[in-house]
Amino acid sequence: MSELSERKKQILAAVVEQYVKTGEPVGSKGLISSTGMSVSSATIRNEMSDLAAMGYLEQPHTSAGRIPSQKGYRYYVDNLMKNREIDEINKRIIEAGISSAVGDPERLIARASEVLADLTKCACVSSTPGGDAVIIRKIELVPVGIHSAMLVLLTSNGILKSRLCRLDCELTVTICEQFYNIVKSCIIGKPASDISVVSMQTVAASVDGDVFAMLPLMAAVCELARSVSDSRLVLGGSSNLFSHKDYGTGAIELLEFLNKREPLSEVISGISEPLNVKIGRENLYRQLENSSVIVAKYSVGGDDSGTIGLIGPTRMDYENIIPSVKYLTNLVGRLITQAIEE
Amino acid sequence: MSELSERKKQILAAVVEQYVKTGEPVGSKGLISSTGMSVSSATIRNEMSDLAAMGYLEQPHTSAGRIPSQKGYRYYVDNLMKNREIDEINKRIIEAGISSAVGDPERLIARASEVLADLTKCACVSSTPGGDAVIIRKIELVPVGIHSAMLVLLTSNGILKSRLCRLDCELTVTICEQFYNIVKSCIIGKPASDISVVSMQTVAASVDGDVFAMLPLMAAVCELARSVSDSRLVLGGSSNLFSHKDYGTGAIELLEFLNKREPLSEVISGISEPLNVKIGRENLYRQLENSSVIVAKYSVGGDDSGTIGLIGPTRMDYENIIPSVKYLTNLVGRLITQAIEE
DNA sequence: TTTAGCACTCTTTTGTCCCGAGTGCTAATC
DNA sequence: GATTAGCACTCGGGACAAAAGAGTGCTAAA
Repeated sequence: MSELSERKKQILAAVVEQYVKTGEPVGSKGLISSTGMSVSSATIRNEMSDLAAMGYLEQPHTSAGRIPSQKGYRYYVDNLMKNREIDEINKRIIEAGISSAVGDPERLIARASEVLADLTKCACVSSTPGGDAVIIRKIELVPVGIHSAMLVLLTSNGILKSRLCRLDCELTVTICEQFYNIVKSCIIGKPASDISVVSMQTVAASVDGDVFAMLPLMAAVCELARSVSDSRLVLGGSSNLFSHKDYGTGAIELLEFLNKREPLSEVISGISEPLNVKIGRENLYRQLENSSVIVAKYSVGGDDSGTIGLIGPTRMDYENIIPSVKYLTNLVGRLITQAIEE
Repeated sequence: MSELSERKKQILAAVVEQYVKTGEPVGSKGLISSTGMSVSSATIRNEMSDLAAMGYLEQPHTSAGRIPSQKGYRYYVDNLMKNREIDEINKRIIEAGISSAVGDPERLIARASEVLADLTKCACVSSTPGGDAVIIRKIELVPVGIHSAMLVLLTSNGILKSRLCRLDCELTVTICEQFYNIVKSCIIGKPASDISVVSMQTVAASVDGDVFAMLPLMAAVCELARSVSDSRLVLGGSSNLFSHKDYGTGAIELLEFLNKREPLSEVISGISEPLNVKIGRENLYRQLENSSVIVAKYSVGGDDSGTIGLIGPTRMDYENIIPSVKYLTNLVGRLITQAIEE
């Protein structure tokens, strides 16, 4: 695979780096002045011409400089990138950014997404920990008035959801007890995705008690359970996309794409390596043809649990961004592991 | 003030409405064909010329049609708009959109903002109920493991905040009791904005008990209290701004402005009427010179409590948007009042 | 194998011209 | 006195051409 001569590699790397920095196609002369190579522009031209023929570079038009092709980016990411450690400054920024949310997994992921998006000027899509098999761990009902109560639901992965609930009739001690009975026997320990209004009703029907009174509570529990599964995806910094001139008006289309949940979850799931880079048309979706997606997994207590994904223009600063993503996912995994252990 | 002849009013209204609809400057002929007025284009030209001289219309350049000036929009909004009732369809959309969040004030505001933003294609900024005098009503501490607990905080305005909290040492019954004692004597009934780490520490110091063990809990309570005051602003649908060609690339700048919290809260606060329309440079901020801001207050239990604000291009469909905002604020006020009454 | 030199290509910019839309004015009409 | 028809005028935008600039590809020499 490594059929490229040393000098070709050096040139390819230089083209990628300069193009990433300036956004302008890079020409033979410009390349010399930026790298300080001691050959003439004609030599560079020959080499670049070779690289173009091999498919690593391409030309917007005859009389322009060269820009990396997708294959070129790919080769760069796989073989040429140096500096695989995170920058000390970025490290600090990340740590400071998430410090306020360390104890709470859901908020941690939200903060992490924002910080990473800010840092990289990309959009960040993350999934909260737990996969599809999130289990309901605890439910609390706290009366706060004659007709209303707060409901709190905690899952095995440390996600906490709460809401107020208003009853049509008075909230008596009896009703509370009945509620807890039902919860204990039919909800605790079940996967969140299994809780539906229908399943609840059949449960309620089979139990003695004031089914009618409890209906709003049951509905609220379902809604909380649903929000656990639904809100697994967190999208941060999507407005950053507008700051890249690469997208032009395409940014709007991309934003619309990101606001659809289903394809997005496909984008950041289903990777096998701990960190995966998909460049341009390597992505399954046409809407991402000018974007690169960097996805990394974090693990909680040793098991893969969720992912953090970055979406930005193909022309992104892989060299700095990849280590940041790597660092953040490790950190997040560690912190969540810590937060949910007993 | 009403120095305009009937025909001038009719023309001004027609210009505003047609320009709002098409985005193109409207000329004398086009105006005739769209209104069906039975005068010649020359007459219209004379009238439009007058209106321009009076400052109600302006010309992008000599040989273009007329567009409303800010003064023209103002006159239109104050005097010419008909149809001050909400459209039945919009009513349905709003009701359906917020139905899932009716019982929970915070989520209700969030949904309301999104629905309104969607409906109007504007950005929506709302404040959660309660003003600055939100009082802590209830705090619950529920152990979920040896070292961790969930903390739930409820305020007088029905805002519920919860998070996980991890302790450095074991969470004993004694610690729970001490915690509740402190909470009961020093936190419940206090304004959320008064709770700070410092005040907590002085409290803790004056109380017998394991101050060190309780520190994480206290910090978490502070953080929750702070998040009650901090997250009072909800911003929805900001990406809608990109769909208006009026803004062009200015949309990016506007978006950046909206992402700053402080000026934004000034924009939607400090109005005296129940519904206020600020057009273009009537706004205090330069960044809003091409935007109009519609702000309406909702009241909970008879008191002004929060506001819902819409931000969109000056060329917006005031005639439909204003009634929608009015309707939504009333509805939200009613629903929150209902949700937090005992 | 590298390099200097030069013709060539293609984009971008600038300038010019022309067309169309719409106005403003004047004189005629109701 | 208000309205209208007619017409000259203005200005922006598109089409087209020429010039400038950047960079290549090729050839021939080192």
